Amino acid sequence: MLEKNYNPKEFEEKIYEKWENNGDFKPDMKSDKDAFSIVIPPPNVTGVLHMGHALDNTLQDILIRYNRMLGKKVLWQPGTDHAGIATQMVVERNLAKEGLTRHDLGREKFIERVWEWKKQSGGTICRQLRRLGASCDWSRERFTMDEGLSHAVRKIFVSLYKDGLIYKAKKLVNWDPALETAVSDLEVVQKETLGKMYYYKYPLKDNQNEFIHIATTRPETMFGDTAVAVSKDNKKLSHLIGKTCIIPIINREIPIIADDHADPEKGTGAVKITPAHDFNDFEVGKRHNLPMINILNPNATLNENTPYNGMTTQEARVKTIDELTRLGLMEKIEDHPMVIPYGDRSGVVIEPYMTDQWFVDAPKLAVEARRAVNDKEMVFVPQAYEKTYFEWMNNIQPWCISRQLWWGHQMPIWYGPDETIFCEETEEKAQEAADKHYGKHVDLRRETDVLDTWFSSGLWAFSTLGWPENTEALKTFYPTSVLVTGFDIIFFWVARMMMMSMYMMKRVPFKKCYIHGLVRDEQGRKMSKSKGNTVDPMETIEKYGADALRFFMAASETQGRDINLSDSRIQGYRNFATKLWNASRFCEMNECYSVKDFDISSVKLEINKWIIAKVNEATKEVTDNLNNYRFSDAANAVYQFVWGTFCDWYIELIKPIFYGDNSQEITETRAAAAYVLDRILVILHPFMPFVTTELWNNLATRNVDLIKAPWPQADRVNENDKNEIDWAIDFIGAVRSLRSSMNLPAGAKLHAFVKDVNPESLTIINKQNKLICNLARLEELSLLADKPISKDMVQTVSRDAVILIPLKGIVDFDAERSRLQKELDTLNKNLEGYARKLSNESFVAKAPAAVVEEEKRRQSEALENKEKVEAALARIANF
RNA sequence: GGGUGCUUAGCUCAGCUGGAAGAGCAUCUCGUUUACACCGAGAGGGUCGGGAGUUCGAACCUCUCAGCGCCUACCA
Repeated sequence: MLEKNYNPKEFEEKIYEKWENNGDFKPDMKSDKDAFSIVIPPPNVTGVLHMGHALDNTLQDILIRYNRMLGKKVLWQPGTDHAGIATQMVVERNLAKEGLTRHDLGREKFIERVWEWKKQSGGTICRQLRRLGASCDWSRERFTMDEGLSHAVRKIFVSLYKDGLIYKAKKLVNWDPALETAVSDLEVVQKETLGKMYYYKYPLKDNQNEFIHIATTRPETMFGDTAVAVSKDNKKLSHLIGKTCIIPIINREIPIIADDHADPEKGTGAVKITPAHDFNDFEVGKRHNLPMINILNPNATLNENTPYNGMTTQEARVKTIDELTRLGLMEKIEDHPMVIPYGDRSGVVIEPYMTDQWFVDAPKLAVEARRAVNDKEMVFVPQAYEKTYFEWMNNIQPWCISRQLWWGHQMPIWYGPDETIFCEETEEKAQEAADKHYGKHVDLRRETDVLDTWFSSGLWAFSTLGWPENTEALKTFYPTSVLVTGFDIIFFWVARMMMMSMYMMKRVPFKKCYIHGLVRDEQGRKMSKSKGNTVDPMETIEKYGADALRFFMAASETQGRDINLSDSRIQGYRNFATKLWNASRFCEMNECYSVKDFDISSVKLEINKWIIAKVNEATKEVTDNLNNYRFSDAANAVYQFVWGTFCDWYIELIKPIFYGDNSQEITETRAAAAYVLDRILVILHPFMPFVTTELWNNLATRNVDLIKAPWPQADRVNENDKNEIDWAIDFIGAVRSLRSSMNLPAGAKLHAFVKDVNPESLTIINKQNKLICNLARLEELSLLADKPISKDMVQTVSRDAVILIPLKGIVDFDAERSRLQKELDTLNKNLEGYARKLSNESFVAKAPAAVVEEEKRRQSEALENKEKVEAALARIANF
């Protein structure tokens, strides 16, 4: 027996455990159908589940469960990302509590600590995903630092290096002075800030009373200046080109050069060139072969190349300005809105910094990645995102992959005594190559840098399946079917996966890429810890159950748009689960158990034919929408059917049958109701796996677990099966509406008459008399024949029937007149429209025949209605 | 600067290839009917941001104006 109340906490976790212990998430390799696979966007091992994960993984789980029920070989490959910077920061913070830094431990011991941390606290997010109901094959769980995945990283690195697609270069890179590592362009966030523009002047060497005027936002970088640039088109200043000026304070001479980078319109028209600390200046420096002077230490304090060795840039700035003022060279300081780069992890100001770094030749790898999308080997859903993808791929820059961290994949690079590079998968092979190269044994030094986390994430689609081994999993599941992820990660991840996969596998990593939006708060603001507007999905699950949260995500997911979290909606979907629960209890109480080989063509009762037709319509709708990744349409189709059709109408309509004594009718209706409930549980399962399973386990008689129940083909049904009951429903609605507008008490049993009704409809009235009376709360429903209307009757019109109800007491005929008049007005307005259209020759000539026919049908229907309403009005004209 | 998206009922949003404006929540009225008050019945509420065009027909296509947002580059 089902519990009286729907209480998800009672069963959700138990059901999940059972699935997992049964191995229900493992692919059915014996299936003769296609493979379907998804690799999870690996959450950071340090992560906890947020609403974005809840959305992303709900969508994946819906696709996975749907395809599993389709009978395919289905794999949802789970795992986590080692998240270099994030994880290192967590462990360093823990060390700090013990008063230690990573340097106190040394690299090896520190990495041990990270692994220890991972073992103890790294599983949180995977546990949370289970709570959400994610049916990943956890027996295949991977971690980007696993031995297998590390092997893949080394292999592809060596291959790229040997193909000349990875190279080392001394370049200006984004440097994070807090973490003391290079970061990629994508890891830098630009923030609007109100800064200052400083105007001052450099004396000329030849005549120290003559000056060149400079404007800069960063005066302290002047110690790294190696030129001042002026545009040769700058009439006011071009005479200075070729002369030499002097950097004050340090009195170093630098040339004044001609370069178009100096825009005569901006600033003073003359630009100080600091090639080692500014990306534009770096380019100018390269063009003019200027020296590059590094003035910063790795922690962004000024170094010995400046007079302010050891000061922070801020301190040095103040000092520089003071000194310039003292020398009488400072001219003015103005407020200046500007954009300053910050590290997205550390939150500190990023410095352009000259270092040796490793780069992937992304522009070359992008060629194939671009082509694959162009040729539709990989398709974005919604397709518009391919524009974003192309935009990025067309402007792609070399990818800086080296990080000066300890936690990550150490690069497979060894240096010989003369700095010759040996790139091999293992130290042994490197040693071998080196010994051969030098003709004797030499000691090698390994590169200490580790790889950008996204390097290993880029291999995720095939490395998790066992590559470089040619495993069964790789053969079966690669390329994967679809990747589901947020638009914010297209560049970070999708693009890198495409590049890496096309390079190594010569095939796309996934055939489709479904992109969804962000989950925002109720007001549509981005959720963030600092704003304090985050909602913990685990709390929501605790409160309403995982199914309610999942259904919310699915029902809210319309392509290409962000989702605003809404507690009232989630609550509404909890109510939906309750509704289903109670409907199931109704079925259970009335012994609706599914009948083996239930033959829908043998069904006799109209009401059962009707619900069978409707549930098959719903099945088709859900199926079509899932096939097209239209999650909200799919979810809403089940919702509407379950609540609006099955509960609100069918259950109410069959109650008289169950409370009656026609055993044949009862038997058929029990079987039909069970058939429909069975179908509901199946098509709802991908969205609400827990409650459907709990109900299935209690009610279903089919000898199959719901998680593997075959997805139904929509059964063929006769369109006419719906007509009779649809007519009755409209009729009931009209009576109810009349009662309500006349303020008739619900308890009052009434006698209703019909008049002017078509013969077919009269048949329905006779056949479904009990059913209509029951739901319309009528004592009796009969034909008025040709008797005249009496003064105590109210009237209304439903389709072709005029409904009349005699009332005890006085009818407010003025109210009735105005109600009928309003109806007549609407009809007249519609009729005008139909007439206008149908008398329009071009409409009749050019519109499709079906559209014209439909318009005619509506017209005649409205005409018929109009006559009835007019007749009704005429009857009460003198009352 | 370049790219891209949005503007539909009080609120949050659907509306897929152009063919009579929808949902949920909120509001109002009625109802403790034997699955369910986490409920039922009924009702009100929109000239689909403004303007122009294409079309027999536009919330949907084109142009334009206004407002909001996101991504991206640059700003000495």
